[in-house]
Amino acid sequence: MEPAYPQPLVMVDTALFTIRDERLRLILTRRKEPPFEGLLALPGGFVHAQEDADAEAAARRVIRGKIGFDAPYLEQLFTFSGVARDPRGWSVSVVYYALIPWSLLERNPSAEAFPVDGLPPLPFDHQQIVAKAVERLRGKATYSSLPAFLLPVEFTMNDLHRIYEQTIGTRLDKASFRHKILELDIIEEIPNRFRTGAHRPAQLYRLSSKVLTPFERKI
Amino acid sequence: MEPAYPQPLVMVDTALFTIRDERLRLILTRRKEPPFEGLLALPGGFVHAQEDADAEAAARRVIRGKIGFDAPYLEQLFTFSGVARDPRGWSVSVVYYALIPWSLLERNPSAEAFPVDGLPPLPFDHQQIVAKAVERLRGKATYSSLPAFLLPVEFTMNDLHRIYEQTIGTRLDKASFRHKILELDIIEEIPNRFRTGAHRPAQLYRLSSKVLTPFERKI
DNA sequence: CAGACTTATTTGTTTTTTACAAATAACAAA
DNA sequence: TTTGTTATTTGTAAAAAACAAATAAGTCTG
Repeated sequence: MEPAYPQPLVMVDTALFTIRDERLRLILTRRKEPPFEGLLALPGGFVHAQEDADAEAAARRVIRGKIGFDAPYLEQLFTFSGVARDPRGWSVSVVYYALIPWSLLERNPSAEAFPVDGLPPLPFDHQQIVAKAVERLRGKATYSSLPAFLLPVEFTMNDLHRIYEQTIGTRLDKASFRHKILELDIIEEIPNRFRTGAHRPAQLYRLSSKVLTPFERKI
Repeated sequence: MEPAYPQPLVMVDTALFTIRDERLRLILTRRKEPPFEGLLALPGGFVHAQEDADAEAAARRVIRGKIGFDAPYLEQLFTFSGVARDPRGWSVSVVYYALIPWSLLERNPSAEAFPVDGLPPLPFDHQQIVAKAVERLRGKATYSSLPAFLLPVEFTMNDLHRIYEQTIGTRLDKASFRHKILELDIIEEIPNRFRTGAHRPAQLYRLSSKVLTPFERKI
């Protein structure tokens, strides 16, 4: 009882988030092949039965090819499908989004990061994909440890506070934020480690060892 | 630059939730064809380029075929893929979940609803799909109007309260629940309509006219 | 028809959380 | 030593939630 119907092209696309200069950004890549050769677009590729166990493995392969390593946080976003989204015809794209600290990217010249609120025009339905990815990230940021995955392993309370404000897009009370985040036990002090500057040194923190995967509770 | 690779089978599966006898249930269908002919499974089918604009349209088609009308609430859940999930080979399944009041189903003899915590063994990776669907539903129930879509258009505050408790799985304070739900403005009184019984009549409510799509704020 | 009974709805109080405002701490540079 | 600047803590007010119980509105029973 095999279907006699033609099957669509199956691909993956990725929305790779990072934060640089206090702004939430996406990594775009310049397309080397038609269609839309030369344009900036989300990194993506076909799912290959030989190389990939599944769509997530394909996404990881695409990301490794782009930035050279695995993303600290990766999650399936949504699957886009239809005949109109790709000029080559009927297609299905399983889209993943990932969070990557800028510190891991800055020495990679192929990783160009564009502010999410000032992206160039994007081909295919990538505009729509980006909108959905940003919406998901903002939504989850409110009640999880997700934003912490945009930071390097060591960070101060203020770093974390700013990252949350940027991804959520609203102001958060300093004292309350501190309270809640510590209560949730998602981060821990690094003993005797401080960031020094021209001012009072700031305690350095890291993600709590139990929290490898994001914590879903209200921030 | 067409890919020379074989493309997988692309299908949709659906997790159709309802509540009957105070229990959260899923609609299963008996498979009429191999593989797993005769077994109970999630309703599903292939995505057909000719009939469906996209995967969501295919899901709606499957649901209409199963229950005879569109589901009041439909959302994409997740896409499952791989070579092992279907004995026919490499496949991709875009899974949707839907919420349907039992009152719309009870006269449909083909709609058999099984409690989610007492399902028969399911073929393919449907066990895994169900787990993810339940998780999503429970997660969203906490901070949205989702559970209201499991009720008929007219319901009492107690109906709603019970539905929330059942989908979330925890006890909720009656007074607080009432407060919050009314504050959120997702439901409205139906003037002069009450459910009468052997006791004090209960005010009837309906989803607020603005809320056609679920409201995402903390309950 | 007067309770008794049962469910609906409201009220009050306590506890917890959050917001807002300000004080204190720790350092570097002047 | 004083000033500047950021980090961290503290205190108080306001809001939300949990808990407990009273009141309301009907039906049913004797």
